[in-house]
Amino acid sequence: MATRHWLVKQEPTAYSWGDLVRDGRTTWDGVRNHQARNNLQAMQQGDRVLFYHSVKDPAVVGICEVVRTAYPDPTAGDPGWVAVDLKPVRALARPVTLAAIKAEPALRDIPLVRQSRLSVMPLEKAAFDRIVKQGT
DNA sequence: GCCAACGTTGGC
DNA sequence: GCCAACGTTGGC
Repeated sequence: MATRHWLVKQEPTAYSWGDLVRDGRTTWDGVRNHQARNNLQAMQQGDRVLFYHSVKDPAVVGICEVVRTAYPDPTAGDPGWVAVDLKPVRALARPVTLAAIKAEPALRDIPLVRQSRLSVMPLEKAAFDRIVKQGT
C-alpha cells in the first residue's frame, strides 16, 4: 500500500506543534468544511502529514503520522463530520515558511498556495519530500 | 488593521 | 434557483 501525504493547518495559538509533541497524540477534530472532511476520510493508517502553523509565522514545522483513520467527530452533533488521530514523528530542523514555499516554483501549485482557506489537503509525494528537504 | 477568498444564510 | 449580505479564514 502506497503511503500517502497530507498537510494539516492549525493556528499555533489554538493547538501548536509543541502541544502535539507534549501530548504524544491528538484527535484532529473540529473540521467543518466538506472538502477538508473528505480529505480526512481518505487518510490511511501510517500516512505522513505535514503540520503547518497558520496566521502567526506561517510555516510547516513538523511531520506527523495517522494513527487512527476517520471516525465520527466527538465534537460534532452531526455524525457526518469526522476526526482522525495523529502522532508526531519529528520536527523539521528548520520551519519551512509559506514565503519559502511560494518562492519555490515546484511548490507553486500546491493547495496551500492555491486554496489558502483549506485546512486539510493532500500533497503529492514530490511536494511533500521537497518541503521536508527544505526543512532539513 | 485591512483585504481577498470563500462558505453560509436568507429574501425574493 | 439566484444573488446580495454577512461571517470566517488567513495572508500581509
